[in-house]
Amino acid sequence: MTHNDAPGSKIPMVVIKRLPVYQRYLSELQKKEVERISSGELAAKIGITASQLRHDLSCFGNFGQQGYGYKVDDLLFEVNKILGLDHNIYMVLIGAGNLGRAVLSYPNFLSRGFIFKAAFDQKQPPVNLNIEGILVQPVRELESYLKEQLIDIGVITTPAANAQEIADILVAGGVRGIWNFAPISLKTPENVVVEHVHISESLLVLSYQLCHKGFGRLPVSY
Amino acid sequence: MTHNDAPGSKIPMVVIKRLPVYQRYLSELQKKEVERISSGELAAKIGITASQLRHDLSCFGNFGQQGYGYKVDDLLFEVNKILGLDHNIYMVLIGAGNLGRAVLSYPNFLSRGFIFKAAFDQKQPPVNLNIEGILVQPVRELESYLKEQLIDIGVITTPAANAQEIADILVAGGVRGIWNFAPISLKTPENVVVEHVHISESLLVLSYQLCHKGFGRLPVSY
DNA sequence: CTAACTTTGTTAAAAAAATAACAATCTTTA
DNA sequence: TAAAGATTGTTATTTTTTTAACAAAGTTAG
Repeated sequence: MTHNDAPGSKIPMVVIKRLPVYQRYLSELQKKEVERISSGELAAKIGITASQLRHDLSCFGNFGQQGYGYKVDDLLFEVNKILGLDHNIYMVLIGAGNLGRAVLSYPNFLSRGFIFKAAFDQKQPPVNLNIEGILVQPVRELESYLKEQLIDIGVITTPAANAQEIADILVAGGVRGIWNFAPISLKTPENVVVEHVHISESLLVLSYQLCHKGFGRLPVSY
Repeated sequence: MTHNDAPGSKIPMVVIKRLPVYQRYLSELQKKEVERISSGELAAKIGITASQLRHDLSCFGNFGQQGYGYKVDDLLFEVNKILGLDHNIYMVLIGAGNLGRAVLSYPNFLSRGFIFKAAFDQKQPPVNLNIEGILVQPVRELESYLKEQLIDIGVITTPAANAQEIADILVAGGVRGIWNFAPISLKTPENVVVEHVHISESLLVLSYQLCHKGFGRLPVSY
């Protein structure tokens, strides 16, 4: 047992970014009621090497059994715990346009412990406008709302022009993380974690690949 | 001049994934009418090393001038060309729900040459339903539409249950790339490029970081 | 025009990540 | 219960990626 959970120890970001992938495949297996899986089988499904999978997991602990593999339920439980999905995470969303509604109605949030407590929009929303069971309130209520409720993550789906202002309110209101869909870099204190979703980046990568096909093999090494 | 544009040469995927970032910052500079920039300045803005920026660019050519730096216009032009943004890319979207509408109305697509030619939805759309100037047609028209129009990329924003069926129609209709937002792995021939957008992955990374804050420093190395 | 700067592209070195190898040990089968 | 087989966790090796260093070449200022 040499896994890295000591204070100050560093887990590489490349490893952390693969955890959600493991979580997804394990959830699928659990849904199919598969009981056990070996690193070789799971890695093949994901499209990586068994070595990498075992190496990644060993950053966090020893979850397998020699000669047997991993119990799907147990490994998923552990991965969920690592990702912080073993307890509820409360969120608010600001910007109830198309994108905001899409995020609010994204499936599999609830089942993973992400709970939208409220949604806000700039325009005075129609009285009792409900999206996916969430009441949409005018954004001027956000500040006072955050004083009363403990919210972990603020989700910004407003136009870029309003995003910084919203971020400031969220930070002042005590959120610890911001999931930002607005195409603008937010300025926040160091203790607030921001994840910026750049949807179009993958479209440009797709464009690149289309553009550079046909030279024998793809000029891409993964 | 030793850059890599020979047939069969391989550009690392990590490099390709940074190109959209360069594109974005360069676009911003151009909008601000900045004429020239050095690798040091640009790298600082982006948050990488100058060395890495120059190294990445050198995969594709020599775009700078010693003692001067890069002309913003020229470098953006070159990066756009590398990404295939120097000509129009025609797209159709299937699934005109909240997510589909959000994608259709995403800003900066047109300016980069991405053009939605049509949108389709499972349900019989209201007569002449227009979203962002795009007529939404019933999805049974998709197959015949693709026979008449040359479409590069199909964008799937349907529920997971319909995604594979749509992908099959797109492939049969001759699209070369699929931008898939449905949470399901698509089976496609090798010559069709698929980019799968896993929106929630970055939320899980955010959750991880929130969960592991406070041990002195973040247990994350970037 | 010259000399002092600046900045690139490239090569070399260092660091990080992925893969391979294998002892340890658990499972399965007979 | 014992032997054969399977699979992990870990260490070693290889590969990839990042960073550093620097000669070459252009710029700027006087």
